[in-house]
Amino acid sequence: MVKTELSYTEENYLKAIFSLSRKSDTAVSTNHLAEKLDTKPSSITDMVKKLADKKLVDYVKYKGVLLTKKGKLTAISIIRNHRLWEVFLVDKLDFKWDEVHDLAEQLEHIKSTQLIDRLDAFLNHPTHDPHGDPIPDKNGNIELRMSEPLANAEVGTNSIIVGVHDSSSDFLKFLDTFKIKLGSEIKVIQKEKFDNSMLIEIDKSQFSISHQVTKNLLIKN
Amino acid sequence: MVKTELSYTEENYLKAIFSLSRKSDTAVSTNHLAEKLDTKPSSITDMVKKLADKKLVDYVKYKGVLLTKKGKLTAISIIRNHRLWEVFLVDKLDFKWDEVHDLAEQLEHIKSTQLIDRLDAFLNHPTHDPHGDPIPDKNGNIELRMSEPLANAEVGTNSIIVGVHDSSSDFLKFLDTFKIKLGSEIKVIQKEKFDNSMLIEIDKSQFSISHQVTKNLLIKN
DNA sequence: ATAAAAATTTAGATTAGCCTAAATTTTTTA
DNA sequence: TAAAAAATTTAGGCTAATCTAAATTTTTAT
Repeated sequence: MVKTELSYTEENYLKAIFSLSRKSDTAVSTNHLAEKLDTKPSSITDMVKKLADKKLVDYVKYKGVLLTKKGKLTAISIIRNHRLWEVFLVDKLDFKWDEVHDLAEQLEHIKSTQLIDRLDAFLNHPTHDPHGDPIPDKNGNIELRMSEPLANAEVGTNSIIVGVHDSSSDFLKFLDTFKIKLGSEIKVIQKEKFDNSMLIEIDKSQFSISHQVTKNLLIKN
Repeated sequence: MVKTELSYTEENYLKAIFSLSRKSDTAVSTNHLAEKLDTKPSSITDMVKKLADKKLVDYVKYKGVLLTKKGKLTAISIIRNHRLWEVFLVDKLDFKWDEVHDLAEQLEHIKSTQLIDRLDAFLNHPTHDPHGDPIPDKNGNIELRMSEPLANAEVGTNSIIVGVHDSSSDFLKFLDTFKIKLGSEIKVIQKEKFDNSMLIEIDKSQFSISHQVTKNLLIKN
């Protein structure tokens, strides 16, 4: 096994392919990747060929790309780095949950398994990052979440907020202003047919949230 | 003032120029830089021109290069990052002092003054890194060390070890095996004329160390 | 003070990652 | 199912950072 040092760019491609194939569970298209990575489709084609040479992806011309076992393990390891650094930033350096993504995006590429293992221990082996996303273990095992969007919940159900689908700073700040946090108990009081908004109750106070919001809040019963 | 995002490479050039000009206090030569950065002189010429365009260095063809005020502040800020990360790695993640250099070399390039300020606070505003090197403050002020090489000490003097000149892993491991640490009290018992070795006493035990070692141990009285 | 040696710069390539424009393949639609 | 539209790839270029080889300048040594 050749220990191939990957560039930041290559690592970001693997992460993007991982996240897109996770969602659709089929080969990832060039255009889709281009959009995700904010580059042109032709650039994707170039890089994907390179990753295929390195046995990190399986690529069939015009058909799309999928991670190999090796590529998947690499992607998961970067995600592990990212999420552990996010925990560090929030728990130890007092960053807010909407401030850590871009920093973790840089830190995730620091190369040293020893560093990550020690960071993991220092943080007491956290299982989830500040947004509720599961942290893969060092062997690449990752919890498959049993959560679902709040949008799916029936009227009258009580659930716990366990994650967010959208980790954008704007969305997280919105949740902050309504005191919506991971772990909060949330009850569906009413669902509006015409715009799919919901009347919900958190901490004894009721208010209405849009479909855009309910789609991006993840709950567990 | 244009906020110029520098590449890792550019940052490393600035650090190298800073460290070489600190030692000699004159313009840094192309060959000298090439050796330090392990590249060819022609590459140095190219990059130095680029840094000059960005007003980070003053460069006169065939005469060498010096940092401008702006370049010096940038270099010092990277050194601050480096040394704070080293403290983190040793104090919080239990790395040994000979293991942290390469990791800090990666971490120092993470871009965020907020991150560094918070790391600084988390570490309780340390003044020196694990090798005894002073940590610049956020304004770029850096302690000028009053230390000198042990090699200069007279027979009979008692001093405290406050730093190392050479932070290579091999040298630091050597010091570990002889239980030589920062803060240790060291007494010069004897100096050998023919090879400049010294007989010294630390913690009541006496042994001899070579000139190579005494040159690289920094002391204060 | 000039010739030889050393240091430095210039010229011309190379690689990674990206781009635009044109060509090709696949998918959609009528 | 064939023409139009969409997706994808190819071809050819660009920039950053490096290299080698050749040219130039500075320094050293006689």
